[in-house]
Amino acid sequence: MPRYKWDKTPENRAERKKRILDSILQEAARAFNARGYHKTSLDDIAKAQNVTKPTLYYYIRNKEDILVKCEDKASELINGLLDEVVKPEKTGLEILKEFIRGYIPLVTDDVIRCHIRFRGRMDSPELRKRSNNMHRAIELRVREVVARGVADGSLSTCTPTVVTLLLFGTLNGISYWYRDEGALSHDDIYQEALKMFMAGLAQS
Amino acid sequence: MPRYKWDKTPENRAERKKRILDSILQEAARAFNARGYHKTSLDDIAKAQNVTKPTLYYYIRNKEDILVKCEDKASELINGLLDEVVKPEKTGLEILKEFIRGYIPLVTDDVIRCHIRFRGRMDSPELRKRSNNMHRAIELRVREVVARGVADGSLSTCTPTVVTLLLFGTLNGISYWYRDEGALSHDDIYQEALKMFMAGLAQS
DNA sequence: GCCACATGTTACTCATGGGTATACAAAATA
DNA sequence: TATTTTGTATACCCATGAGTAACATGTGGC
Repeated sequence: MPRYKWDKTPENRAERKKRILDSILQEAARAFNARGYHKTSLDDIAKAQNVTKPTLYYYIRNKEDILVKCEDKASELINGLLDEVVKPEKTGLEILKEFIRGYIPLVTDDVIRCHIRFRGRMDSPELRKRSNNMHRAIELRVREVVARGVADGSLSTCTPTVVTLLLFGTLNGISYWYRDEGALSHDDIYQEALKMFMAGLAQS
Repeated sequence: MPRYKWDKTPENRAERKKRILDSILQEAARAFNARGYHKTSLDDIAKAQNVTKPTLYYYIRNKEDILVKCEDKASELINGLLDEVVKPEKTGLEILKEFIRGYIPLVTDDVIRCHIRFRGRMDSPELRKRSNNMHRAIELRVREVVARGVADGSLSTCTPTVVTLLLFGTLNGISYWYRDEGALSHDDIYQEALKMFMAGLAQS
């Protein structure tokens, strides 16, 4: 993997820059998740890319900007999933099930883990607000799905606001204990979560 | 509220020291939750107590020690709840319901919030391990409750390990969005969570 | 081959904040 | 009232790490 010698690959400079930025985000997110934001220095991040700290500033504005860029990517992915699963012809229940299935692989991705753990934690008040708004927008879309399910009768009566908050708690919580090397597959977790959410734990 | 003039109150020195330590933990936990551990300086914490930084070192070993002491208190409270609700004559379902009802008020307490958010995040590897062990012990006790419920037929068949992890995700998640000034009472949340967990969302 | 620009590096600055040495005041004790 | 113990403050040290200035070199176009 040659750094800086991009030879005759058909990749142009913009693409190369984007690829390196992406690599920085990925590695930085992994480090933030493992050691924490403040305990990860820019020197650490630079070292992981085999460059020096000032070079990072060619790709990012500052340390906080890494968080922001991760956030953007996370928002894009989650909203993309919602775009995929929300269809007019489907019931709320159907949509919710598909959302959950799609969301579980997402929460085990480093960049999204980073979003889950550090959203709304930026220093700058504007960025904090931006981050919170982004998340609120996502939450609102899911809340609408739940509300639709209640309206169309596929879900039992409940308070969509609270249910959505609880649901995100459960799903985002997965990101804290899931391990790639672990015995549980995404589908194992999906099955168990689905049974719990949809059928309930109590023996009827 | 005289500091250092403890007058003729019947409180002895040890009690006073404990009371001040408690106040430090409470305020520090609140600050950590609001602004983050690293963005809260010892000067901030000292100021909240109307003392100067060195004075803190009379009550704590160092900054990390605050986290450790919060952890201890959290562990004590949660294990205390478990001691209360786990009784040989009750079914797994009954115990689980009572645990959930008792746990919700706990997760909205600053010290426990602090435990939820910062457990396993200490710098020192020994303290990190200690923290993780404490949490694992709690999780294990709840897992046993779930397993008992499955065994006694009060809960439907499931994987207790996964269900317990998901359950803690949901309940701990509450600590991130619950607001004292909000419209939702602990009981509102409990009712909604219980319906979701026990009966499921899907209309049957 | 030379120029313009894209990437990188070395060598700094500088604020922040955890932690300490030391002196000092208030309370308990004798 | 003298002395010891408990509790608090002043004034410092110093490591860390974000961010910058200035300089160096590779790359593609002319």
